[in-house]
Amino acid sequence: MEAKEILKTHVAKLASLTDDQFEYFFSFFKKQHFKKGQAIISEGDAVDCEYFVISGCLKSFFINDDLKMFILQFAMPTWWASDYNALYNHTRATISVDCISDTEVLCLSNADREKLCSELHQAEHFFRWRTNKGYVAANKRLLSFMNNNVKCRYEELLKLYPELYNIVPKTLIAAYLGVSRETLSRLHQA
Amino acid sequence: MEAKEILKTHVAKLASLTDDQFEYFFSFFKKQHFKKGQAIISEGDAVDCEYFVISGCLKSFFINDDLKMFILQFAMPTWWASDYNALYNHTRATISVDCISDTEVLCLSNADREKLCSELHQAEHFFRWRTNKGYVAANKRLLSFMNNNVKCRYEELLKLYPELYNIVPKTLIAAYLGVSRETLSRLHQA
DNA sequence: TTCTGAATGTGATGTAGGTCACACAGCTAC
DNA sequence: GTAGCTGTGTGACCTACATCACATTCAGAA
Repeated sequence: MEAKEILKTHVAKLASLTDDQFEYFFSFFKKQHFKKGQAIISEGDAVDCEYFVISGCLKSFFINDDLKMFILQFAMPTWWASDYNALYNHTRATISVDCISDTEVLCLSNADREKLCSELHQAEHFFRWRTNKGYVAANKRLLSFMNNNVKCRYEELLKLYPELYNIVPKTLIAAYLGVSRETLSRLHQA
Repeated sequence: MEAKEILKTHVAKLASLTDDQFEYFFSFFKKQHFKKGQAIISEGDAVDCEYFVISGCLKSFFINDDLKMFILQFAMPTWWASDYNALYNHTRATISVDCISDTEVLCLSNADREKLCSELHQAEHFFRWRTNKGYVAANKRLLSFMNNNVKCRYEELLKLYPELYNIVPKTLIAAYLGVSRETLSRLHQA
């Protein structure tokens, strides 16, 4: 499926745009290709865009003072990624985004999103519900962190996104779960 | 300050409503009073409303199979609370909400919020940005969980919301930080 | 007053997961 | 080929936090 069709199907799930409106909506997105390992947003960057994944896989992550990496999100096709804190507050990136595999994205700038939202009521509706869903998901993950041990969280992740098991190195899955790769590896034993 | 004024000031930070529009906006909210300890949403309830706190303090929390409580959020004046998963997806509550102190809220139903959002573009704008900010905050808390030990998270919490230290029992602060009350208590020693 | 029950502190001990160290397999580059 | 790099497993040991038990303080009710 073509990028435009993928976005259209995705948007239609949350908002009602006429074909003309969607053409206008789509006109603000820029297609970009990145190679495996390539950085899209690096710590310290000015952040101007968010990215809608068409194919491939991104990760958004944080690296602490001890150089330990924590993954906030894997972004598969039809997912969005950016450093939203930096994007919304016009600050420098503290979250980085890079490519786990060769990836094709549609890029939307902050200014263009706001323009779209102010001109098209249904665009504002779409982005409200996109974030509503993200908010609920983030809170679910928070609860899972507080309530469940690593094994539960790992099984939960694999149940939600079985495709990750094959695409993503275990080291990165450990960084998403917030444990060491050694501990994740030892889960097989039990 | 009166409830209407508090909401007006709060909304004005994110959206531009004329006085007439705000009157209309406000007309959908119902004022409610609750006593300390009173439940607003209990596990298993149908969830129809979200609550804007005027005075007092709420907590939203989850209780697991071992009867351990985890606090998702303290809601102080000008904060919103509900079980958003249940509210948005029309499912039964898994998150409960109750009163830490006597509390006055403005209650908005799901249907009324959607009506407002579809009729008033600026209302949709307001709710989009409210959730955007919540989303960013939830992700910050997630990172803090992965990256920081209990002491850091406790200090972070007190720096952000110093008023909690006096209002809220330590047991509840421990439930927010995701540690036992004993461990929290022992932080004084170090 | 005395009793009761929250809220908090603190000692002893258990455990999940972290850290360090090393091994080995599979790739790619030359 | 072999050198080097990434990904993964696993043993030995360490640490942060949990759990259980008990003590203390304070507020409100009888």
